[in-house]
Amino acid sequence: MKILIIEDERLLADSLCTLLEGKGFDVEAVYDGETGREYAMLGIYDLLILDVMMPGLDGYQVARQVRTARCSTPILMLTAKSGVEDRIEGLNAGADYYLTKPFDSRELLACIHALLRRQGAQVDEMTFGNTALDLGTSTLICGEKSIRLSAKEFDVARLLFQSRDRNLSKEAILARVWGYDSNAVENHVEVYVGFLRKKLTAIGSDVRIVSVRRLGYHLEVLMEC
Amino acid sequence: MKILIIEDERLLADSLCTLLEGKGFDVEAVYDGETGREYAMLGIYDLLILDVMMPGLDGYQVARQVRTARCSTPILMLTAKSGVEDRIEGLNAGADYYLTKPFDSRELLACIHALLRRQGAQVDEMTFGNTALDLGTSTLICGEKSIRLSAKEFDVARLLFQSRDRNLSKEAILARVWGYDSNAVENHVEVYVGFLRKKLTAIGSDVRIVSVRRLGYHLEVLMEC
DNA sequence: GGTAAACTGAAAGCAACCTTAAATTTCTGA
DNA sequence: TCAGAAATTTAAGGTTGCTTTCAGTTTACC
Repeated sequence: MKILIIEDERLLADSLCTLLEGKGFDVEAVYDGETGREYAMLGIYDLLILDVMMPGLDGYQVARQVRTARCSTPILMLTAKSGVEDRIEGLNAGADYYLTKPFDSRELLACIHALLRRQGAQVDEMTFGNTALDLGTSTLICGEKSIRLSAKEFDVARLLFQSRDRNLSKEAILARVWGYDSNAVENHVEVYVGFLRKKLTAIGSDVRIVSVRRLGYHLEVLMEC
Repeated sequence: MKILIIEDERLLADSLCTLLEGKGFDVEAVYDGETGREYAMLGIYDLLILDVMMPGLDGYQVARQVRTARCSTPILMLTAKSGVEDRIEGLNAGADYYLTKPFDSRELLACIHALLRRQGAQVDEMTFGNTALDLGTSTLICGEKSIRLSAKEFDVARLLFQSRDRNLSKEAILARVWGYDSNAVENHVEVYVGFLRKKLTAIGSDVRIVSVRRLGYHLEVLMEC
């Protein structure tokens, strides 16, 4: 998670860096609006923390220019200006959140998490080995390659990716995918596991669906020999 | 744009309704947390405005339960509680913005626009592949060519352009375009997807509406062979 | 080596989806 | 207000490809 801080007060910028780096973020700081705008437009950041009052290009202008350039990185605007007018101007300039100084560091972190959460809500996926199951597009993804799953294939895959390396019985899969009272038989599961295995190898995944006699299936990462 | 207000003070709820309806939003209000949670989970709203202090289920609990149910509708939390702790709790419960009463109506509108903007519901246009959906004129644009959409066609198109390559179930389209309590059937969606496909090819778009059996529809850019 | 479990491929069945066209409702301009 | 156009709904029939079935083969374990 890369965060860019645009803040001319070095002391505050530095303490923010320390705080966020301590929380595991990858942080960069710049100390004026011009530079901030240039960095922000690289589009490589997951979040911008932007001060309003800066010499030269101020925060509102930076936000407006970043948005005009169709860069949609979330912006957390941070400022001593606490007037309603200022907050409105900030939000309308393209900011996603307006936080007034002085602020509580826990509140800042909660804001950051809220913004990143929304950012990440776009793609919901489960990963195992080098492979991801995308819940939004119902596809298996491995590096460049990806392959779409049918509805039933997806249901089975989701159960397996949930259980990961823990065993999942055929009865459990039957009950949850076909329904407890359906007249589906265990061979259905076998056929669908076959489908999934084919698709996993097709995209070059290192994930294997291992069957354990009488106990069911679980995922494993293929070891190189 | 459908907004759900969850607020037990009827006076405030009603004045919010009036304000937002005046701005062209489609607003519904409910007056307790239980009902609010149920309505919110329908997943048919573009935004929730949620009061914290309510008898029974409070705003924090509603937010938490809605998020637990994997419902990602943006939440604007609105409350008289102004303490830092409260703001942190609200954000961590799943809110996207925390606004303290009393608030300026222009600030509220700025927040709403900021949240909807991030949601992907741009005010001007939404693009996918070589094609744009103009929200002002409700037309599909591809290079020189453009074609006008009817009201329902536009509603369906907007949902698809919002979801982009993520699956959108027919159920969800039905609920959000025809209303969850209408007696519309899935064939309506099929017919309208047919209309949109015809119009997309008519303007030479490289965007395809792909159907995934049992899971719904999503957009894809046609690959050259 | 025998047995039970698991796997595979091919073909049939069927639900989901698409298309079309006509009927109905809503909108629009004179 | 009314006629005509546009939009929406309804319904039937065609098509697709997911799902199921099943028989034959392979694998694992005793």
